[in-house]
Amino acid sequence: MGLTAKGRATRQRIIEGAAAYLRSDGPAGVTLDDIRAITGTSKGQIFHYFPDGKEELFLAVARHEAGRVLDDQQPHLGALTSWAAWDRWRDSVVARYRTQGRNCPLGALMSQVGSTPGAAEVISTLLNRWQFHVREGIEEMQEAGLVRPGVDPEKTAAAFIAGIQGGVQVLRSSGSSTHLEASLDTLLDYLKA
Amino acid sequence: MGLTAKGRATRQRIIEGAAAYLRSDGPAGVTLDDIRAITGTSKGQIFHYFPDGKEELFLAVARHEAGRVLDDQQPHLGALTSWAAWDRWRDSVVARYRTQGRNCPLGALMSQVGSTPGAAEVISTLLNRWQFHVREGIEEMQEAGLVRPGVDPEKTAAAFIAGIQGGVQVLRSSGSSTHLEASLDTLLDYLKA
DNA sequence: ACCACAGTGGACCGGGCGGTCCAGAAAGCC
DNA sequence: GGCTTTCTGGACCGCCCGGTCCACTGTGGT
Repeated sequence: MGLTAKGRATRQRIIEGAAAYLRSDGPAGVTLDDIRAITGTSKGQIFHYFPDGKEELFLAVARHEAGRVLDDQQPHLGALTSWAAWDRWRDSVVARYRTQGRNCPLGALMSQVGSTPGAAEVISTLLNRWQFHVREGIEEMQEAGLVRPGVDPEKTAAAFIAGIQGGVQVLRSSGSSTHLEASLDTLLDYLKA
Repeated sequence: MGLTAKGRATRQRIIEGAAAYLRSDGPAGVTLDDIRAITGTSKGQIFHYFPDGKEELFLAVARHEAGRVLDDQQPHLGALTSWAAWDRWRDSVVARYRTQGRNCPLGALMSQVGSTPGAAEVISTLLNRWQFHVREGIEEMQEAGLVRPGVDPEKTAAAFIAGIQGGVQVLRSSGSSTHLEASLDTLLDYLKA
């Protein structure tokens, strides 16, 4: 029922090993056997720690990766209180996805786990949090009088999220970050206008 | 070597049957057997018309679907010469993807065929054509003096493409079209400013 | 009428992979 | 030190699914 310290360590090793594997290359299909080999574990252990098998494991990895997405944008994302901060944030997003290149851990995960309710929940939680920070940033800029009042913070934040998502998607299939940058720059222009 | 009329008809039936199936529901995995059953054909025929098997067939279906994407936005997309036309275009995009809902034929296809060069080419061709039309529209509006000269047509068109892609992706996983609409509306605001 | 080749059906194969099972090795607990 | 519970290893199973093969049936050309 409960997990010992050793058990927790192993469980964590599996998750992080799988995450690292996903980040390294983008093999269309990741199998439990791959993960087993990479983490130096056995089938028995995988099903011991993730009784519901593949889906449960992948969801755990997805949650782990979802955390990284926002962490990688900190501290900029949490304090969008000046144009300089916005620019730094923009750069960190572009840099992050440019180094990630064609390998999108979350995307790979999602395309395998399919559209289960659990997967949708992980994605929507991430996107909500992300959008929340952007919206906060816009509101603060408005309060400081740096963004004209006509801008709808919620809607514009949603546009940012969509633009980033789409930009990353194009980056994944074409290898070029132009769309991601164009999207961010255009929306920043819109805010600054 | 050559195909008779009957042969061409069967080949087409396979492609269109598969496309219709993809459009109807979004079964994470589409198998050759599914397609065989739905199109009322046999394994022999599938491999007769698509010797390279699954990948060749899926790519053919993807090309077929990619054509539809732009067709569905016509005639609006081809003549973005007034604000009314832009608004109609916006509405047609939103309507199209709202009815499509969570089932993205192209997305499903791509997640299965993986990141082969062929798949990348289909996507980038589609996106290029799409972006071309948007850019043309912006340029025409600029020439007519309806959009301020400061706007970079290429970059803004790229932002539109990214925004739409991202909006559709959010729609696919959340079922809501708010992000797609927010993205289009914000960018339209940007143009009109 | 014949023949070559396109079209069709479906049995069959083999590998991959998620999942099961159980036996044995640690590790807590009294 | 014994007992229970957790942890670990890996053999094994069974299905799914892409792909092969071959025999049969049109069909069109001369």
